[in-house]
Amino acid sequence: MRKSAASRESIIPLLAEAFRDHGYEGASMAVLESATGLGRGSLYNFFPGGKEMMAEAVLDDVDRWFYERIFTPLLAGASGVETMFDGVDSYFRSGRRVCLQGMFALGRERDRFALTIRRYFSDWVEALTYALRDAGLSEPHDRAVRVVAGIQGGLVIARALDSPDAFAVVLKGARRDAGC
Amino acid sequence: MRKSAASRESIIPLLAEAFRDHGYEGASMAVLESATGLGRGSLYNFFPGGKEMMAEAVLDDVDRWFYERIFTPLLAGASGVETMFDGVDSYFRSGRRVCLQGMFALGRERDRFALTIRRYFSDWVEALTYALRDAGLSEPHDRAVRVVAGIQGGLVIARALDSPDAFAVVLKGARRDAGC
DNA sequence: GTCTATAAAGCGATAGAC
DNA sequence: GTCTATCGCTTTATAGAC
Repeated sequence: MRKSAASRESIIPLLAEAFRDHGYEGASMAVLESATGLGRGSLYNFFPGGKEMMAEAVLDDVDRWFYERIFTPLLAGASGVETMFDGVDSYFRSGRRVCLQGMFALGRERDRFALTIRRYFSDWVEALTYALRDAGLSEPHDRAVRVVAGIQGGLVIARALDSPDAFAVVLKGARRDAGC
Repeated sequence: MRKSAASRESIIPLLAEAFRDHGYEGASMAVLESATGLGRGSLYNFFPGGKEMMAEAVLDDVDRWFYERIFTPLLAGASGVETMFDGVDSYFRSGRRVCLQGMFALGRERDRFALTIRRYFSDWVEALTYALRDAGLSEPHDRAVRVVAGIQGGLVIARALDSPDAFAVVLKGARRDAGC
């Protein structure tokens, strides 16, 4: 029986999980095939640019999610801060899921995806800065940088120690720093 | 002219820089050869276990450095906290140098080097907890987790934004959290 | 101890049938 | 749109000369 046509949209989350689980280099075409259930030809049909184009699409998709669910609420004002923390805790599965942009930033992939990675973090810091200023907190920019860095570091240490508790501790501290 | 014999010890820092610059997978044998100036045979002579053994030796070397310069002062008491921040800022070149353990923790290498990575971070948190308790601060363990995570996240965001300033901001906040 | 040559496997990308 | 076969290249590891 012929396989029914998959949509480009529907496979992007599957590619994302594959990249998260194996890293950019570790996610070989064979891995991406089995993660999506598609053959090589199908993948290249959706993404003529190959693996790099798939990763770019995945990063864009994550970026879009954060824009809608995190950045936009932040740009609406102080109330977005709580929304952000809840959204982040949920998105990163309380520290069990890594941040692709953070992972790529530390590795060789930083050069290849520099603009996308940079935009993700600068948009985040900028939106959070706005919300913290709206909340009347002092030094909103520095606070925003600390909070975003804390979240990223929380993911690193939670994975290193294999302890989601560490992420919870960091997130609690970041909430306090952000006036929650 | 025959090349003079290199010591295993002397090439470990060169291997470390290569892994930092290219990541574990990106640091191919060809890269490691040119980073050390040695041929393949010499590298396998020093490290019969190949690339994995080289990375393990590098991680151990970093661990040893932190033990002497960071953890031991922390275990001597509250005064070690300042020593730690100065040492960390210097070691990570104010955010321009990545943490190998942190990089590996986010990637696929976490599984392969799980014990080494875990020990590095748990020793760090433990030693810092001791020093913060000695300084009379409340919730020393949670503070220690936040500080170490902040440092790691600062490295992520500094690289992502290509801005060592971000690392400085995070480090300043962590110092305050640690009572400096 | 150092080197080069090479083996064996895996990689991303492509071609072409259906 | 989907698949498989295959190309060309790179990878790690090994063998063997010096």
